[in-house]
Order: sequence, then C-alpha cells, then structure tokens
Amino acid sequence: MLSKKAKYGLKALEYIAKQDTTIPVHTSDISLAESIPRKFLETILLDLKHDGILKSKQGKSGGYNLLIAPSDVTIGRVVRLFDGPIALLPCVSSNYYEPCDDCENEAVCGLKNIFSEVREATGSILDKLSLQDILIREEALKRKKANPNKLKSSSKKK
Amino acid sequence: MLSKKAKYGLKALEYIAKQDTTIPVHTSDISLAESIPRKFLETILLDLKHDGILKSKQGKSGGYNLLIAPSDVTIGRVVRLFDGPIALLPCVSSNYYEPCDDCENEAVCGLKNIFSEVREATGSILDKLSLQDILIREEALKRKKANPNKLKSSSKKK
DNA sequence: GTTTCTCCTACTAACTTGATAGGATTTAAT
DNA sequence: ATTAAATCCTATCAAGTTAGTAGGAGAAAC
Repeated sequence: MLSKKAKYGLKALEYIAKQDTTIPVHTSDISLAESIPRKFLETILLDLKHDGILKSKQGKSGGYNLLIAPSDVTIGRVVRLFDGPIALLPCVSSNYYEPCDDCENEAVCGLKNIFSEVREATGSILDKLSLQDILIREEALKRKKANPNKLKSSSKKK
Repeated sequence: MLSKKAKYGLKALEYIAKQDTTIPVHTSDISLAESIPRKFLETILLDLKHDGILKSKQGKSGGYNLLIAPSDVTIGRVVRLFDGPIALLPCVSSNYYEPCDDCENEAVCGLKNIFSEVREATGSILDKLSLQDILIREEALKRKKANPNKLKSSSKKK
C-alpha cells in the first residue's frame, strides 16, 4: 500500500496543478480542499520542493507552484520519493538495487525472475504516467459521468 | 517491498515442493538450506498450514508437505496471506476493498483510475503464476546458464 | 512592525516487523 | 514406559516506521 505521504503528496500536486500557475498556492487551501492535516502537509510539500518538483515563495502571499510541467512529474517519481522502491524485492529494483542477503545465486533465482516481471509491469506504468495523466483521466471520467451514453472509444451506432 | 515472512514463505514452499512428496520435510532442514531462522520459520509454516497450503504430520519424523499441487499455489495467495492487499490503494483492491476515507467521489478519481491499472497489471501476474512456475523458471535459468549459447526461443543459425 | 506565509527540527504515540522464548503436544522408536 | 524429535501455540520484545504534532525561526507584503 502507498503511505499517506505518497497519497497526500499526489493529491496536493494534483490540486496545485489545477490552479492558476502564476499565483502561489497556500498550504492551508490544499489542506482544506483535500482534507490533509495542515502541519503534516507542510512537511510533504517541503519534501516535494527539495526534490525539485515544487518551487515556493516565502512570506505573506507566498505558497507553492510547480517547478516543472505536469507532464514531467511522473507518478513513479513521487511514489519513490515518499515510499522508496517500487520493486517487491531489492534484487529487482532499478533505482534501489541490492542483492538479497540470503540469495546464493541471483542468476538462477526463480523468485527474482517472477518479481522482476512484476516490477517491470508496475514500473512501466508508474514511470510513464504523469501528473497530467491524472488530470486528463479525471476530466474524461467527469465527461463520461455527465454523458454516460456517449462512448468515447466507439463510433458504432446502435 | 515484500515482508520477510512472504519471502521466506515462498522460499520454504519452493523447497518443500522440490522434495519427495511422500516424506515430511522438517522445519530445521528448510531453515538450514534457505538460511531462515528456525523459530521464525515455524510460525510461517504454521500460517501456511492454517491457510490450507501445507499439511503437517506431528511427532517424531513429522514435518510438512504440500496439501495442494504446486500449480494451484499462486504467488498472489502467498503474498496476500502474509502481506495483505496487493493493491497500492484500498479503493482498487479486489480482495480487501475499502473506500478511501477522504475520497469524495470515487467514480471520478484520477488517482484511483491509475492505481487500478497498476493493481490490474500486478494482480494478473501474481494470480496467474504459481509455485510451479517458480520451479519451471528456475530450471530454465539453470539450463540456460549451463548452455549459454543455445537460445531456447530461437532456432536461427549463426 | 505586524501579519501571514514557508521552513526547519524535534518529538511522540501507535503500529508493524522480524524475530525469540518457553513450553505444550504429538508421535516414533527403543 | 521412556525418551527423543518433531509440530504447535502464545507471549514477548527491540527496533523501525508511520502519521502525525509542537514550536518556533525566517521571509516578504502591507
């Protein structure tokens, strides 16, 4: 499971990405809108800033904005920042590789073979999709809900 | 990441599956062969027994054997037994579904949409592959290592 | 110079993980 | 019968992680 930090982080980013990019977004607004404890959120936004995803403006009427485009903020990056490796075994991690301490021969390990497949499947989604994709999908879902009959991917007539 | 329990559990099952099915396998043998603390392993094997994957024989010359065929023990089942849900968000879990406490409208949640894709990718691997697949892959890797020139999937000549 | 925001560090309660401890129980063999 | 060797069971524990909170220092607008 994702940690709260990762989930809150993603929701906060989503909120920021939806606002006017020229005006700094206040922690307290995000906190209120997304039901995230304010002080906790502060530490999360700070992490995102230190990672180079957000930039901040201090002082009165300060706040946060994206430093890079929503399409460049991959979900994988955010998940890794807060929760570490995506892989289920250290020996199949791309970004945090470590040999299993008890593994005798990694090259012929059936477990590694299978969990490497899992890591590949997960990673390829998380590293391909971005903040922008969250927004796009949310929009699509809202349209679909408003017009449930109109199927996007089909032009077939009844 | 997988917990040690899940990893040890899978390795222990693999070990048991490789032995003669008529003779009970001792905890101490597995412990020694796979470098798993004996007392810790005991609790793990007990869990696997209670879940109906292993059967045991008590008393002297007792031990554990598979209760069901290796091809019926899916990796997903073992992972879930020890580590709970495979999904990264409760709202996209098939086996442990729960709404996110702070989510206002699940139907139009972009995060849910994406993590549901991840859960689908992971789950479809973990629930399709079994203990037998681990063994098969391990064998394949060993053959490949012994004959590195012979490529299994290609009959092309140089 | 006061207000309103970010920034930073330290702390904490509750929970989880990765075990270990100590024996009770069961069975086989002597 | 006794003993040896195994599973079975519950409790405990240290260390680490998680999900926050506390308290203020620093920066900028007014």
